[in-house]
Amino acid sequence: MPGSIQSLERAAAVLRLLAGGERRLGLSDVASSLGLAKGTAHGILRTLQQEGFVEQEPVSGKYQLGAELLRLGNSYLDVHELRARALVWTDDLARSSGEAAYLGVLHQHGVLIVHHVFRPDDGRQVLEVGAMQPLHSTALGKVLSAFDPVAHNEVAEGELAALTDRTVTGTAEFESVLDLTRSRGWGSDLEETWVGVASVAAPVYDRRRMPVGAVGVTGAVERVCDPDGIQSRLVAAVRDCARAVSRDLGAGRF
Amino acid sequence: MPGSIQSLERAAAVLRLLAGGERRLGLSDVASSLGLAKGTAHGILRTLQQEGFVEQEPVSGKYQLGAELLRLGNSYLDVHELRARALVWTDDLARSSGEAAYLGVLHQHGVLIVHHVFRPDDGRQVLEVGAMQPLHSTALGKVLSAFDPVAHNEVAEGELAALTDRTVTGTAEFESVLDLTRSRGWGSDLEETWVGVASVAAPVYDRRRMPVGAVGVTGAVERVCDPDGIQSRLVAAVRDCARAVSRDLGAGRF
DNA sequence: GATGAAGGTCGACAATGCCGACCATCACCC
DNA sequence: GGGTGATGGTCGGCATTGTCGACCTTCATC
Repeated sequence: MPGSIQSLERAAAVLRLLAGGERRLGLSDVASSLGLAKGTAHGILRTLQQEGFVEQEPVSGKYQLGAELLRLGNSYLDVHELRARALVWTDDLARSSGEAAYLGVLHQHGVLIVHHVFRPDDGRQVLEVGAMQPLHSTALGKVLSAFDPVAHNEVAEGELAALTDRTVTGTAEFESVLDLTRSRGWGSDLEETWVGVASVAAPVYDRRRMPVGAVGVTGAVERVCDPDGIQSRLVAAVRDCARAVSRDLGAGRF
Repeated sequence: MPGSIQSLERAAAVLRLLAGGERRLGLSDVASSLGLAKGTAHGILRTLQQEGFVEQEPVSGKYQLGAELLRLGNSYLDVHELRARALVWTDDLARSSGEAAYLGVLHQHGVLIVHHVFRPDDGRQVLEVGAMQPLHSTALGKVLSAFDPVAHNEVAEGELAALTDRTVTGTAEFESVLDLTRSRGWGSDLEETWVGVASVAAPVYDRRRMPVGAVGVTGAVERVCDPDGIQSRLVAAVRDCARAVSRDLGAGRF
């Protein structure tokens, strides 16, 4: 791909570095991590700071991400059509299922949560919008991997890290899980990502019948499962919700 | 300020344009809006797209903000110390007051909401983290304008737009409101931003006793007010919360 | 099939941003 | 106290880099 703007690529790398690594990094850390001259790194950081993408702690001189990113990320949500259509349906899903509802899309090598409805019985819950989940172990991720070829590529290239002792880590076994997901039309996660937590998800299609995301519910395994696995009432609720959102996006009836 | 990187400034302008204006913009729109040659705008957009900051609708070729911004914005929240300290206290504030609690910081010409706890009685509520509020009409904004000199500058330079017929729009009158805010140590908004909505807020200080943000509650005027104005139990709850967060940040006792 | 406006490409030119040597400041410690 | 080795930050010469505007292709309209 010709003609990428070098300074922009580097600035993006700086932002990712600040997002991923330690909370705060000094100029020299940034420069050496990215293999840049100090002067170069400083110019990039100064400009990013001026634009609000990066903030500098006055006392220590360390750099961290800036508030403008939060504002822009929020604007992204405003524009997101899938999310807009799903708002009301995921609300219903959380209410009828009694569990937390999630809407996720493929982003890079994982699932990006773009909407999250708290479990109706309140209690302290952390909002996970903007967070990433693995493709190979969560219900949302498996659904995307099964139905979206791009996601399938991503998961095939990465490795299947064992997050709990129930995580599927063998390539062949994982493919058969995807086959099952495709054939029954929904995916599940039985303590494969977090111990004690299970989830169900189903795909959402756009007007061209392409998979564009997944909706699902997540909750404590004691509530979500019965002896045979995921409770069928939850499976039905999730699939209904996915169908409703797809219809709203113009995918027509199934 | 010497040596800002031109291409980065332009890329930031592109992102802001996409965030602020219409939902989706074409290449020519972007180029003409920013006074750039089409080729230049295309190079910037291509790189931003590659990095995930911008997405292109395949069918129409229009550009919109990308998912990476959401992810980075979320990372910003993770790093944000003030927010981390305030999480538990704002939770308590929402529970004890029965209203939605907010934590805001100064960003550019407004208040950026960095945390939002839903009103305990559920019901459909939209999360406002990442949204901006005006400095001159909201309780959070008035508190920041009163206690933070930088915010005061910002509000003095902008104009005091009338958002409802109770908004204070005169400079002298607004200054006396700020004086009142400073002298009593908290700010209020009685239907000055949204009709039927009132709010209270108090300042949060860091370990050097500098104001770094504001916490407050917002709700329907019928619930929040009594005949004399804001209910004093809410004022006390908000101020307690602000003191607690400040103490957590190391500001010491008052 | 002409027309206009869309997104996108290309190559020449020089403005631009990069590099590395250099400064200023601070903390630590002999 | 003055080395010493960090740190963040500055500056100017050089050539890499990004910019510009003409040009191409596609699509919708007339």
